[in-house]
Amino acid sequence: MLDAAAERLVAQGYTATTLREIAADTGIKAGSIYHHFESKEDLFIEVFSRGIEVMVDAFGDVDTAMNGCDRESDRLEAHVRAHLGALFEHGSFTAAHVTAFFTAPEELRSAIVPLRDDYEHRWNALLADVLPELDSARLPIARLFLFGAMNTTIEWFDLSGDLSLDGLANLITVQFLEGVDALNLQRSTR
Amino acid sequence: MLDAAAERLVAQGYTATTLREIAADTGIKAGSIYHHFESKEDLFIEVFSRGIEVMVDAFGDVDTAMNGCDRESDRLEAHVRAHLGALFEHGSFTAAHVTAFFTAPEELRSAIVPLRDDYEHRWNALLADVLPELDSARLPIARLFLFGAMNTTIEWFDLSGDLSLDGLANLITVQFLEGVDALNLQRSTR
DNA sequence: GTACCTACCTAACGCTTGTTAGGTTGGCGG
DNA sequence: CCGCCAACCTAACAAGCGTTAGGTAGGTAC
Repeated sequence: MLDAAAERLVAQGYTATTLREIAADTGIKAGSIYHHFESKEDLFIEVFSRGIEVMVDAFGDVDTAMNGCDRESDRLEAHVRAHLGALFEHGSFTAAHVTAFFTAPEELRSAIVPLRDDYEHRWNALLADVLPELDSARLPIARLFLFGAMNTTIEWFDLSGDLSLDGLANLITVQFLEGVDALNLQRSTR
Repeated sequence: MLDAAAERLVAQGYTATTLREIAADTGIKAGSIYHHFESKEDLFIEVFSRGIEVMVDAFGDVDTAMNGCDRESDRLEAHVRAHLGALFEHGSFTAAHVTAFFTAPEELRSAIVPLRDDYEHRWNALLADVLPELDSARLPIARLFLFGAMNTTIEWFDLSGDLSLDGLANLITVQFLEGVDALNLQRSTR
């Protein structure tokens, strides 16, 4: 049922998604939703929370898996891959943050923002590690650029296309680190 | 009245924006809107069209102003500046494309998509000029990266902050061309 | 001065929304 | 076998939505 809610949320936005739709997708009636959630807002808080959870878990997994990694750029690429994985391979929970977060009412958003801040903070720490030579004042901006590149992929990337998620992660990482000219030099991405 | 509609659209999304709100902002009553537009959809088609218009005009102005420019990176930066200008300095029409386009009903979107495609095509042509050495298959992806960086700025950039639009355009351009390492080397951005 | 048009208002329509009160069902614990 | 509780349904509610029919005020044309 949360899955159905997340999918509708991504496709239609908060206001346009009705409880009757979600109920129909789940195979129950609208009123029954209130046995599990206090309100529409409450339901979608859970959806957005799960979206963060997926991201944070993926981030943490890479952190431990890449513990003894010496090439910093590989570590970064693995995290980019994890973020893209959260976006495309774990339902629509994370995707909802990109497409529908700002369609949700203000009260809901302010309940989720702390969770988002926490995730962004992990990325700041990672980038400070990977890019020690970068002026720390520029670090949040660098992160925002990287987030922009990663998150807008949901508007155009096709999982069943020629480019794999691994390839996409590699492209984004190298473009981020070395600029657009380096795109040509990268290993064949498939 | 189109201004009010665009502003609400950016802040609340399509469905959550009501004709009664727009009417109140404009100083008239909801029913009177139908003297100027055939429907809610019709009104917002005009809003989105104007958003493209602003972008295309800004793009064209730079194209003519930068006619005899020899440094290709300066030409690119000027276009980035123009796009950011459309986003931040000409009302909410262009911003609506970033935050609210996917909250609009499918029929409306398909009426606007051709205009969007036209604008994207201009950017492809520009990038092919600026980056002749780039594999042409990678060109649309490079454009999407650049668009991602430019468009997500509406989620965090503050016109009244320390960073100017000129400075932001410079940061985005150099980061796009040379990678994140080059951010440090850029001229002081104020 | 009459006709007309633009720009608005009023009042309602049919419909959908989130939400709720009260009732039904089936399975599990004792 | 009885009681209980979670999981669901039914049916309605008030509020809000886009939309429309019909009316009104003021300016312009002739």
